[in-house]
Amino acid sequence: MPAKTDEPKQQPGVGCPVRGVLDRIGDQWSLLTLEALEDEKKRFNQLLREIGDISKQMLSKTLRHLEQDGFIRRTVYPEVPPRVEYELTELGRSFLIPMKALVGWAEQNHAAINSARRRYETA
Amino acid sequence: MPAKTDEPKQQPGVGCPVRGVLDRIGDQWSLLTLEALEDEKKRFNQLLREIGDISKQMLSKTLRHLEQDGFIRRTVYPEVPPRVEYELTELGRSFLIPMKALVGWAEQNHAAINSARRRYETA
DNA sequence: CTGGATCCCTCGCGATACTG
DNA sequence: CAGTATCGCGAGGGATCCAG
Repeated sequence: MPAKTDEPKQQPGVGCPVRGVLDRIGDQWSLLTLEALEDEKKRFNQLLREIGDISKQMLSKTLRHLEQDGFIRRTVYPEVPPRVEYELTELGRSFLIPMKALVGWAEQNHAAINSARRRYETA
Repeated sequence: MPAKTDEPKQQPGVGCPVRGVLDRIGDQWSLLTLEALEDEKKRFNQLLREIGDISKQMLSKTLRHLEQDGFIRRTVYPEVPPRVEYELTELGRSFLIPMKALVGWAEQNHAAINSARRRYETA
């Protein structure tokens, strides 16, 4: 290992690139936003209403992150009043596959988890 | 029924129970901790060293959460000096399956994501 | 060695007002 | 309609000390 590839802390294998991705999907809103876009392209205020408990600022930020990472595409129609639509890209759509697996697991096992939580509280 | 049914936030289906699960695994450390325990049971300070950039307090809290949710089992050996070992439960192990799928996706696509990020920065 | 308790500071995020 | 700018609070989490 001749020249120092400046690698401050990562472990080999999964350490490095995965963190960046999981940190992103781990935030409160990205998953919900992606799910909201699964079926059809939608507009800003439409997403705002459908997700419900998200603020404008967070939706805006989340959408920009997702766009930046290539999960969604943002299309501005030069009309008045302005219209902007968001839709999944192929990358975003492909991401939904493993994500659905995780959601499915959560749906199947949340009962066991809640039960475990109960037991813990009681003790 | 035109009157508004007060629907605060949940959607049917995935809305409710999944959030609780994903919020947990979404935090910075749970996934790393579970991965660290994948191969073998480990002790507290051992985890501390292997994960590296985690503080005692966060590791402690994460472990307690994971134990509370039934992902890991905590075993105290009544010795002196004290020894405590953590290991995955069956639930925890089953969780690793969909999670690995996600990690695999991340490994395959992080290049595309980084590329998309670059393009965005440049613009 | 395994953690709990405390201090303290950062900054994530909601609410609001404003712009194009 | 589709956002950005500003303010302000409160939780998250690191560092440190303490206990069993």
